[in-house]
Parts: sequence; structure tokens; C-alpha cells
Amino acid sequence: MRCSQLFAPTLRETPAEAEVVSHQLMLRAGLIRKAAGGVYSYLPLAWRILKKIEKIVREEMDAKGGQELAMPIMQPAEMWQETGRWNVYGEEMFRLQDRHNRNFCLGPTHEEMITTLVRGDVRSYRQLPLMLYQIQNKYRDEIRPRFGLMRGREFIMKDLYSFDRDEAGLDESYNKMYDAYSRVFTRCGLSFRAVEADSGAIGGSGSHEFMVIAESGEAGIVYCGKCDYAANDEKAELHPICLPSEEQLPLDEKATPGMKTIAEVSQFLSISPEKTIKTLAYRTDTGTLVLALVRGDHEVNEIKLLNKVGCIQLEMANEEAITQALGSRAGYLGPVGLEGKENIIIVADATVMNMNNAVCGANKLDTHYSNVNPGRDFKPSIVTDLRLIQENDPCPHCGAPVKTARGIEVGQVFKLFTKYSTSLQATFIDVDSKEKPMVMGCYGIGVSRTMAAAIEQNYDKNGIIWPAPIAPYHAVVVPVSTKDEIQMALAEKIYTELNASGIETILDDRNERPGVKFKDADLIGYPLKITIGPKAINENLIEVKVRRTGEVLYYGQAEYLANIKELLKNL
RNA sequence: CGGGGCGUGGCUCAGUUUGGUAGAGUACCUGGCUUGGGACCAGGGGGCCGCAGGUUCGAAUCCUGCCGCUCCGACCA
Repeated sequence: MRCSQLFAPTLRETPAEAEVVSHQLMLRAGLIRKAAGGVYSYLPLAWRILKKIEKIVREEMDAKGGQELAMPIMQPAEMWQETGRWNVYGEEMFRLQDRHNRNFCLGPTHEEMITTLVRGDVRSYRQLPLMLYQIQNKYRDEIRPRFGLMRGREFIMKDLYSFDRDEAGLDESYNKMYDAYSRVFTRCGLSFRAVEADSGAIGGSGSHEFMVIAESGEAGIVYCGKCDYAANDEKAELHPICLPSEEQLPLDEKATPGMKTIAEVSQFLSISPEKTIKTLAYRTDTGTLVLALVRGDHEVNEIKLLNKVGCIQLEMANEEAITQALGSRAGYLGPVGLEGKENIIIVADATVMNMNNAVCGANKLDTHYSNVNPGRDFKPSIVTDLRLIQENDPCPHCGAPVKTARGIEVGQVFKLFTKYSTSLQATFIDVDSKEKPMVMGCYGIGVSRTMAAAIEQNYDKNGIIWPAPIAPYHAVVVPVSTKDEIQMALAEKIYTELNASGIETILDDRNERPGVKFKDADLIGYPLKITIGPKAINENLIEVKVRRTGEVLYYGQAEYLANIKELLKNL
């Protein structure tokens, strides 16, 4: 390919709409253009990158026995109604109707479709296990699409589904996929971590997420420096903290005018935040008020709360709801004296139950209680692990202090068990002649998001730095002056030789000043740049600059090919 | 869903307060010159000023509605 022909319109300035680095650089480097909010065209360079990621994914899926197929993007409502997700999925599902007013959706995922497909044609244990996958567009009408390809409404995903006879088989399939995913992201040249995850709305249990480590990551992860524990912070468990017992003092009411936050209250009363109980009010989708209690210096893990309460949605209660239910305002909430109240659930973190003579809101403006003793002064409906893990909290496996990091979720593996096979009657006849539901797993990789994540992890002030395995081209050949026939002849020769030896190379034959071509090369992020200028001509040396390190190397014309091949192995 | 900001040539933005012939930089085209990190000179094309109504002799500018983009928020008490 020649740059003079290439459709890669680079921008000198960053478009105002782009917030995160990957989005900015993809627009500037001429990789993507927006069609609508969260919907993008992939330009030729981006398409090459995506194809490379897909190729790696295919090879690894196939190596584990996966078989590629293609299912419809447009899916009839009926199968979603059978699993109940037509209603559960909510606003996030793109829905449409045909001319007969029949309902369809654009697939946000394909459990229903694949399970319906398989149940029709798999009858015997002899046909199992089965691993089927596809790579195609998915559609989710995100509340707030943002960050370019990181959170789009249309995105490319690889989704594989496994069907097994029993849980032992599922474990095996799951482990194969876990292994395949590790290989995929390693081959893409990414720094990543597999972490234990909550299984979320898809259902099932047993799940890992594959996180590309990056500052801009939306997910918080924790990992242990001592053992191999790593988890999404939504998932990370915590054991209750043991506290010394104290003599229980009588409950006391304290005036705390204007003191709303834990910091204000504890300072005002000259106590440590660890002696306070924080009360957060949430509302479920059914209108129940949930009061979540954690120690003042702790944070609530909303996922844990959601799972415990067992509702579909949970959001912070607004001022009105709080006043109506408790006659109080945020800042002065507490669990005391609420027993027997209709439509209120009190959920306490286990550590709270070990506290003595604590301070909490009195459900009265400008007032707190002191000497509150859980169990004596209030009895929660649920006591559980509710805390959000923080840096230096003890590892749930070995107790060593955990570290925190940010990650971009690029893949997730789930054990679904028989959730979908049961609701969709995907059964088989086992060796014992009994009819059983297939045991399923599902495994996704965000292909377009992986491209974005690769940029978030690999860039500098000049542009993108592609890991060689997913770079659109391995090398760019830049003749300093296109008008210089000797330079051009050499550039053409090098360009041809590189491509002939399997190194994907682009020739920047544009009649531009060298600075322009260098800037574009850096912006687009080819791993290697080969400059053909007076130096190369006069000294007979091939000059190679490594994008990642800035290192400049010179090779004789006889051995440059071998050297470049060697260089690329480590990029 | 709530709130703020923004919509002017492909991109970045000025002009809107105080209504009066639509601008700059960059990008693009032509010619010249130049060629080791986004040069320079000359000439040129390109805009229903987001859309629809309204006020006015006259609207990018004022008013109303809608649409789009973007950020923040959805109360961590």
C-alpha cells in the first residue's frame, strides 16, 4: 500500500468530542469516523487492526475446538420472551418491528439464539460437548455512550457458547476458554489480568473478567501481591473486622447542627470515623427503601447490596423518598427505631455488628445518636459482607494487603449452568437414557474494545504505539524527498523486499515535506519506520527507527531484512 | 432521567452581549519554491451559521419548540 492511495485522513487537531486518549487518537490517526453517538465507521487502517485481532481470536478458539458460525443480528422477540429477558433487558435493548408489527431486537448477546438453535438439532450426549462461536456486531443502547469505541452502542464481539453434559464438562470447557483468552491477549501484546468477577445480569455463577491494565479503565480491580488472588472490586469479598468489646453505654442523642458527612460528624464529636456508622438509602425497582450500613470509614459495594437484596435495579434514594419514608434527610439517617416499619429493609455490613458505642444519624434533622450498639439498638434484616474493598484491605485468600489498579474489561468468561437450557428446554438424552438440560457456558471478547484498550495502554504524546501483532502495518518506508529519484528507487526496492519477505509495509510516497510524513507515521503508530534519505544513499545503510523506544538502528543492505524480522519479534 | 455547556466550510474556533454584505487558522485545489520532525509565497474553491416556527424593514445574533453533540449528576450522608 502507498500512502498516496491510502484512505486514512489524519487530523492535526483533536476533535472536541473526544475525551479519552484512544478516541482522540483513533479520530486523529484516521482510524474511525462517527456516524452517530456510539456508532462508528472503521476506516481501512482500523479494519486491518480489527482483522488481526479477530485472526488471533479465531486461531485460539479453533485450537480449543471452537467452531465458527454466524447467527442473525436481528432476533425475534419470542425467544427472549421465553427466557423472560424481553422485559428484563429493558431500555438497553434496541427493538424494532416488521411490517406486520412483529417484535424483533438487535442482538445485544446471543444466548437465546444459540440455545434455540442447538436445542433443535442436538438430541444425544454423543453430540456433546459443543463449542460454537461467532464474531459480529452487537447492539446495546447504552444510557450514555462515550469514550469512543470503549463504550459504543454498536460494537464487535466474539461470543462463544459451550454445551456440556454435566458440570465436570463445563469446568473443562471453561478452563479451555480461560486458557484461550490468556493466549489471545498475550498474543495481542497487551498487559492484562484475569480477575474474579460478579456474574451480573446474564446470570449464572463462576466468572472471570480479562482486564487490560490502564489508568483510564472503568473497572476497579484488586490483586494480592503475595498469592495469586485478583478480583473485580465489585466482587472482592471481605471478612468482618473483629473489634474489642466494650461496656455498652446508654443510647444518647447529640445535637450535630449542619454536620452531614462522616468527616464533619466525627470531627465535631471528636471521635474517629471508625466509631461511626454510615447509612445510605437506596430504592429498589419495586419501591422498597433499602438502608445500607457500613462503618464510617468504609464504602458500600452496590453490587453486593444488589445481589443480597435480590432486586433487579437499585439506585440511591432521592430526597423526597427519604423524607417520606423516614421523615429525615440525608446526613442524619440511621437504623435506630425503624423495626417493624413497612417497606424498609436494613442491610448491615458484618463489621458493623462488631461495633460498640457507635455514632449514627437519628433520623432527625441536625441530630445523631451516640453509644449505638448494634443488636441492642437496632436489628438489621440482613447481615452480610457489604463493603467495597480498598487498597491495603486484607486479601480474602491469604490476608496480605491487596493492591488496586484500573482495568478495561476486554473479555469475560461465565458459567451459565442450565439457566438458559432449562428455560428454553435445550435438553439431550444422556447415556443413562434420561433427558437432561445441557450445561452451558458463555465467553465474550470485545474485539473493537480491545483495539481501543490497546491504544489506552500504548501511546505517547506523538500518537499510537501499536504492538506489532495487531499493528495495521509492521513498517512504513519514508523517502525524505519524493523528487529525488535515487531515494525513491531505493525506497521502492526496500518496500518491495519487505513485503516479499512477509513484513507488511506501507510506502509513504506522498510529495510532502519529511516532517509531515514523520508526524503521520508516529501518529498512526507503525512499530518501525524506515527512513530513506541522503544518509541511506551516501553511507549505504538502512535506517530503522523503533516507534516505541525512539531507538535508531542502521543496517547494511545485505542483512537489514533479517534484523527487522528479529526486531519485530519483540514489539 | 435531571442539570450545565456547545452546535458557524473537513478540523479547531472567533463573531451572538449591542440585529445591518459571514470571518481566522488549519485542511483542500493551482502555480512557484522547498525537502531529516506538521515550511514559505501568490492565487483559488468551499458555509440554508443544527432544524422548524416566531419577532423585525432586516436574524448566525432576539424569542419558542425540536434535534444532535458533550460534560456533570443521579445525593458514598
